[in-house]
Amino acid sequence: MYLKTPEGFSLERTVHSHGWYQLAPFGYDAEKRELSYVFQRAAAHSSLKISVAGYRGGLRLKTHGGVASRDELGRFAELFSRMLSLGQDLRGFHDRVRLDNRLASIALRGEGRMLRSPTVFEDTVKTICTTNCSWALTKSMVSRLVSALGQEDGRGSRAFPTPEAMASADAGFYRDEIRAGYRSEYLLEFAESVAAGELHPESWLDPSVPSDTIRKNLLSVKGVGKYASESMMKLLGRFDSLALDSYLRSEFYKTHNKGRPCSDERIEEHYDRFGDWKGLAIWFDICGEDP
DNA sequence: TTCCAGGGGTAGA
DNA sequence: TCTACCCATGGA
Repeated sequence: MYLKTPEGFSLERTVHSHGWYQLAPFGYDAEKRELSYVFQRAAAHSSLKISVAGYRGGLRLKTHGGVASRDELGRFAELFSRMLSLGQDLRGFHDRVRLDNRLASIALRGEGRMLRSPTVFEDTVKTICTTNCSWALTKSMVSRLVSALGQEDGRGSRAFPTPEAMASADAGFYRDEIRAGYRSEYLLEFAESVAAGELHPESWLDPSVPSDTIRKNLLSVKGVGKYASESMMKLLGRFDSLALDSYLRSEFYKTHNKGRPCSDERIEEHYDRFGDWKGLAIWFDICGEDP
């Protein structure tokens, strides 16, 4: 199965757009430049690892340890298209950065696509797991979540757990097994409301829904505050906020302020000129230099 | 031991 | 709206 990519697309740069590729069930082989992901299959109790790598100007999908019908492969290709933001129209972003001395190369290279999970549910869970802890702890929480509740593929790899699987556990499980600390009840509550059909995260991808409505929905999730909601907005293709966290702040200090701390207002001012694309500009300005 | 990580909820002003 | 305080975890 072959996946066509837009002009200037780079799998490597998209994979390294942020840290998501380090979180299970993603995998990245830097030597082969191959991104893999373990998908939950439509059939119950089944999962399958699929990888993508560059091939003749596009991407080629490969199955690992299983067989998929052409229809199912087509579905995985659609999901990869979403995960690699292939459908994102970046013309407005490139127009903005083209005139900027420091960022003009982003437009030349066609950069600006962020790696996402196949579901908004998964991105939200992972984002909650990034709050107020080290990146190492985020990785281990997500890894334990996948190991404990994800569907195994028959070769030891596991998919990301479904909302139903996550809702079937209790808060004690999240505390004792996942080691999610005070986030335990937030994770359970979110999974329960999605599994019960009270919350529809996938609808947040709908471009016709106003940003304010989506932001309000995100902030209604316990465990999602200013940073997490803004970060999620980026993963939903809306880049009009910076989603400042300790990582972006420290990178900004190093890159633009001689290593000295400054106020968030100063950082906001710096990226104001990128308008509705500022959230993307900051990522590719201070994090996207050397994949 | 304290501090801090890719913060957020809550109460009180 | 702003502030103080609390929240689990794990590495430095």
